[in-house]
Amino acid sequence: MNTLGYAILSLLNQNSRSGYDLADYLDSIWPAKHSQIYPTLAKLHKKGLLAFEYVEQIGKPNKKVFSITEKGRKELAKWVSEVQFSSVTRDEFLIKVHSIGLLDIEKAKKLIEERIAHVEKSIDLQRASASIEEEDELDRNSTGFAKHILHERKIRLEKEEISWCHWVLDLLKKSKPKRLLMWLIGIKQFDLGVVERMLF
Amino acid sequence: MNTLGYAILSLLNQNSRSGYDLADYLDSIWPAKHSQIYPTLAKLHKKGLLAFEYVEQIGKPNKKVFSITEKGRKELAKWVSEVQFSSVTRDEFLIKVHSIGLLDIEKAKKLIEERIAHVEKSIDLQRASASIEEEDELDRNSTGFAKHILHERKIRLEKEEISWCHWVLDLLKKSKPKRLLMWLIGIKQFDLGVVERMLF
DNA sequence: TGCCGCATGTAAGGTGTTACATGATTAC
DNA sequence: GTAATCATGTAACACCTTACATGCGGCA
Repeated sequence: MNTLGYAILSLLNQNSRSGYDLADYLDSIWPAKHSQIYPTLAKLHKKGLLAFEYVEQIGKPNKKVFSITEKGRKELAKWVSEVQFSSVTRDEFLIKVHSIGLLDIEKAKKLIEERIAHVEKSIDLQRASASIEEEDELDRNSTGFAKHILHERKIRLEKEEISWCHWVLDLLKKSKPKRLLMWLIGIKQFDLGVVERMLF
Repeated sequence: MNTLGYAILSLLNQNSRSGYDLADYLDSIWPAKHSQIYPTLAKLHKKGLLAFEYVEQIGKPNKKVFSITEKGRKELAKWVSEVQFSSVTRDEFLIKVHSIGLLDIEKAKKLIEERIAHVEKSIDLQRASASIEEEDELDRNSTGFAKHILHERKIRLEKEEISWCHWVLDLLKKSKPKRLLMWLIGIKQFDLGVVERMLF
C-alpha cells in the first residue's frame, strides 16, 4: 500500500466521494491527478478496503461514489497509529533564492514580491473554502476538527512565509547602500549618474 | 532540462564540488539521491554546462570535482529570472492529522508530540550546520547571503510549526471535558471509574 | 570480522505528470 | 462555435527511490 492509498482512505473515511471529487480534497494533504487516483481506487477496491455504487445524475455524467469499508477503516487506523512519517518538499523557489546573487536588485526584489503575491493568493483561496465550514464544533472526533486544525496550520505557515519575505526585502534595501559604498571604495573616483542609478 | 539540473548548477555556482558532496547540500533546496545526481551531472556535462577534473585523495577514493562553466552560469541566470515556480509538499503527517479522529486522545497527543520532537531535531541540526558560517557578511551577492536567508526561512517555518503543535495540544486538552460532558448527557447514568479514565 | 564513511556508478521498480480518448452540458 | 466543467479511464513518459556492484581505509 502506498501513501496515496492512505490519503484516499482518510478522505473517504469522512465522506463518500467520487474519484473526480477526491482530486480537489487531496490537494490539501497529498496532491494527485485523476490519472493516478482512478487506478489507486481500483486497487483499494480489489483489496476490499472500499466499496462503490453508481450514482446517476441529471445534466452531468454518472459517477462512481466510493465509501470506506470496515476493513479499510481498520487498515487506516493502524497506519495512522504508526508514529513514523516521511515528508518531502520540492520548491523551485528555494533554488531561485539560493541563486539570488545572480540577479540584479530589481529582479531580486521582484522574485520575493512575486512570492508574496503567490502566497497571498493561496491564503485567499484557503479562506474562501474554509468560511463555509462552521467553527464552533471543536470536538476532536468531529469531521470539522481535523480540517480546522489543518487549515490553521496552512494559514500560519503561509503568514510566516510572507513575514519572512518582507524581512528579506528589508535586507535587500539595506544591502544596497553597503554595496554602493564597497564599490566606491574599490574605484575611488566616481560618476554621479552611476551613483544615482545604484540608489534608485 | 529538469529542476534537479538547475539545483545542481545553483550549488556549483557557489562552490566546485563532487557528486557525492552535492547530495548533502541539495537537501536544503531540492533533495536527491546519488543515483539521480550522477546521471544528471553527466547530462549537464554533455551539454557543456559544467566541467570536471579528477582529484586524487589520500586515504579516500579519488573524486570528480565539478565546476560550472560560463554557459552553465548563463543558463542558470536565465532560469532564475523567470518568475514562475512550481512547488509540491507531500507530508504523511498531514494525512495522519486529517484522520486524527480515529485515534484515542493519548495516541493523538503522541502524534503531535512526536512531530514536535521531529521538528526540534531538525532545528538543532540546522543550527549546528549554520554556526560554522559567519553572519556579518550581508552583501546580497556574497555566497553567505543566500544561505543565510534560506536558513532563516527554514527556522521560522519550523518554529511556527512547533507553535501550531502546541496550539493543537491545547485544543486536545480542552476537547476532553467537553467530550466527557456529551457522553454523560448521552447516558444519564455513569460509573466513576470510566469518568476517571476519560479525564486522566 | 563486520560495519561505516567515502566515492562513483548502473538497474529495476515505484510514483507522478502529461497527453490521449470519449462524451454530455453549460456559458460566453 | 469554442472553451470549460463534469466524469472515468488508459498509455507513455519523466522523475525518484531502492537495491546492487565495487573497492579502500578506519574503527570496534
